[in-house]
Amino acid sequence: MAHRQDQQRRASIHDVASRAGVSAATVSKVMAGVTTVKPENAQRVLDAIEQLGYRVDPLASDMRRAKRRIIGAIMPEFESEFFGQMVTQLESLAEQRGYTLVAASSRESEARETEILARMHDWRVAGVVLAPVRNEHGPAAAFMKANGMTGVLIDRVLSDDAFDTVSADSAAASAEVAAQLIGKGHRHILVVGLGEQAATVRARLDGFRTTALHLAPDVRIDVVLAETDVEPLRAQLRDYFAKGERPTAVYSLFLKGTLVALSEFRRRGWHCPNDISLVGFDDAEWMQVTWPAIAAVVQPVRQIAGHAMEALFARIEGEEGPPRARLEPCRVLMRESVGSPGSGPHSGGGNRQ
Amino acid sequence: MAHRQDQQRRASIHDVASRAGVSAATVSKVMAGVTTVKPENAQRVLDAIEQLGYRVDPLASDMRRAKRRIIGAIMPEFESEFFGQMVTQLESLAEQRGYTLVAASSRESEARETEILARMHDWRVAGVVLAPVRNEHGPAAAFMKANGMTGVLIDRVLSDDAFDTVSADSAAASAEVAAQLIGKGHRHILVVGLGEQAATVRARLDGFRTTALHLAPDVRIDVVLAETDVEPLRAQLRDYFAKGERPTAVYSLFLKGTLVALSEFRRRGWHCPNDISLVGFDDAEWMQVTWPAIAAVVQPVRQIAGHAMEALFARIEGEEGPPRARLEPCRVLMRESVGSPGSGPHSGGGNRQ
DNA sequence: CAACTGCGAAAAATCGATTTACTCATTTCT
DNA sequence: AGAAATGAGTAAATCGATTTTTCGCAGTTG
Repeated sequence: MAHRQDQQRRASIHDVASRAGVSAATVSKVMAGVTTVKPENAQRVLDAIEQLGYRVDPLASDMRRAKRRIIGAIMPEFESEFFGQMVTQLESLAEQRGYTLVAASSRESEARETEILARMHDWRVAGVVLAPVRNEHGPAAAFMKANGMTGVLIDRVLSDDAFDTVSADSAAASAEVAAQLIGKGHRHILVVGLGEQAATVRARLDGFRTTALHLAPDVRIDVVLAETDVEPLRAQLRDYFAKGERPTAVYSLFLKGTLVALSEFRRRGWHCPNDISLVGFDDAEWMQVTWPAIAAVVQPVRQIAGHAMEALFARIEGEEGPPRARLEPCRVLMRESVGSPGSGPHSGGGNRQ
Repeated sequence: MAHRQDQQRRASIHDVASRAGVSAATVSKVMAGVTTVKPENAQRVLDAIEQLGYRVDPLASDMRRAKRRIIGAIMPEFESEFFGQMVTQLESLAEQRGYTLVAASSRESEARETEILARMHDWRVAGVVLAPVRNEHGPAAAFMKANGMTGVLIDRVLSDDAFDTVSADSAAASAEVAAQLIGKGHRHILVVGLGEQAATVRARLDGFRTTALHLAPDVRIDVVLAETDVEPLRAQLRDYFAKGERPTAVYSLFLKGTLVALSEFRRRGWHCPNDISLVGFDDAEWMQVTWPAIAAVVQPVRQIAGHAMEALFARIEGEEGPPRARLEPCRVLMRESVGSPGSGPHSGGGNRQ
């Protein structure tokens, strides 16, 4: 079974050619499915390929073309379920079209984002799926524009004048959260978020506020927004509660905020939903096994990934026209962490079911 | 600025050469830092590079060498914190050495694992970091061996006769968990795991059992192991409890098992640690914000990634010698989900704190 | 003064596939 | 029958770098 030479040197198209007694060009044609090859020769080529275990070298194959069969993906991080699922999806979709996905993490840094982009440009990727750290106005998008790269922006973006964008419909989802909380009687709600990521956070905040005020003009909405990091947010939140503020519900605009809110509740000995209600943007597997299960807005990862790749490949294949901004609807899962204010026995044990 | 031509065609080494009035070979030498270039010429080359914004095409650059500056990484999934952090680390380490990391998810399938490996072989990657779905004896490792690939196996492996391995010291960590549970007085413990991933699960189980029996020969250890999937495990666990079994502590050998255990506790209205104690292998961010915080074994992701890459690059650079099996120590975080049996009010509402 | 040493740089080969241009045979058409 | 079209295949150019070989020329040496 030809183990020996496998370890030494891989068969090249020339090895196949000489073995089949034809030229390399003919081998290439057979592989490409060109019909102008004598069936007899084609068969000999196929046999040679089989015997030598020949496989095309994608790197050599891509050398000549301007756009290579590589898609770059840049995510702010890999540690969360959301981006993990996103990369998995994107990889699978790229693969389906015969492309290789090269994913990189910007680790929430715009500087790194641009560096990675430059590296991907060096690789002459056919296209890039960029989930920017902040929004569509960062240096990364500018770099892509300046260098004529093909790309799609996802997640923390609204719309752009150069690239297609795909993201969750944060505003609509937040509006629904607002409607539900108001419906349950909440009139003092705290919204927690990480501020300058702007794009989505603003959409979520506005969507929530507008609908809440519309349905209950007397509602009081407090907002605690931190600049960039989680720890400052924790500190601000602690201060907020230390002042004696006592909202009946908290809406966190992103996953880590939900974690922070939960840990602050714990510190103070508050329980959901009796002492306070909680809804978070972004779902996670653990949220349904804790007690209580945490209500969450579920982002449509598959849809976002699917439409992003669809748009990207359309552009790669030369589609013209103005960029399109796409919003995918979210699902709001109201779990046990949300109740009506003052309905449960305050402080103390929750004896449910 | 030079925006126009950037959009059109990237500068190649020949463009730089002609602009500097030298040959392409000289440009290559300047970039490689070869000293046998007249300073005057070197400067002109540098200027030309600057003016044209020239950057080496990594693909063309790698064409000639047998091993390309690409490292492949294959993980069972991207959705968990553990593998997310792992990929982030590996990427960062590869980058430091001027390599590009191409990560792929086998989605817990051995067939896919081998396919991906074949693709990476086509890419002529310099090396592969493989976190196999089951263990070191799967088809993927065999493929690597048969094709003379360079690689390191991590996570769900113990040791191998062909490749270096790096994983968490599951046995030692499990022994410590055993010691702590026994120390707190537990004498009826349930161990939950996903069976045929073998390598690590077996190590964890054995490590736990050996130490537990050593410290308390009268301890009763039940084991619920499912074959491959999570749902069967849930069913088995449900059956187990339905039979009236009432261990005082549960040790889950992997993250999803912890989730499943928690959700079963919820179904039955049991609370940790009053009704039952829980420790899980693998830590996650949410575990410290739930009430109670879940005790967990923390795997040393950075160490595993670091030593894996160290070993890999040593092999890439030609290091000989028998493969080494490395075990990295874990930390055991005993949080509130672990207590002493019978110390809290059984059944019903947990009015804790 | 011929032969030798070496430096610096250019020319050419190489990596592996694709693609263009071109060569012979056959057919087919007028 | 002679011209044009088609078929089947090959040699060579190309992609963008790296590496090996070769070469010119200046300065030494015998």
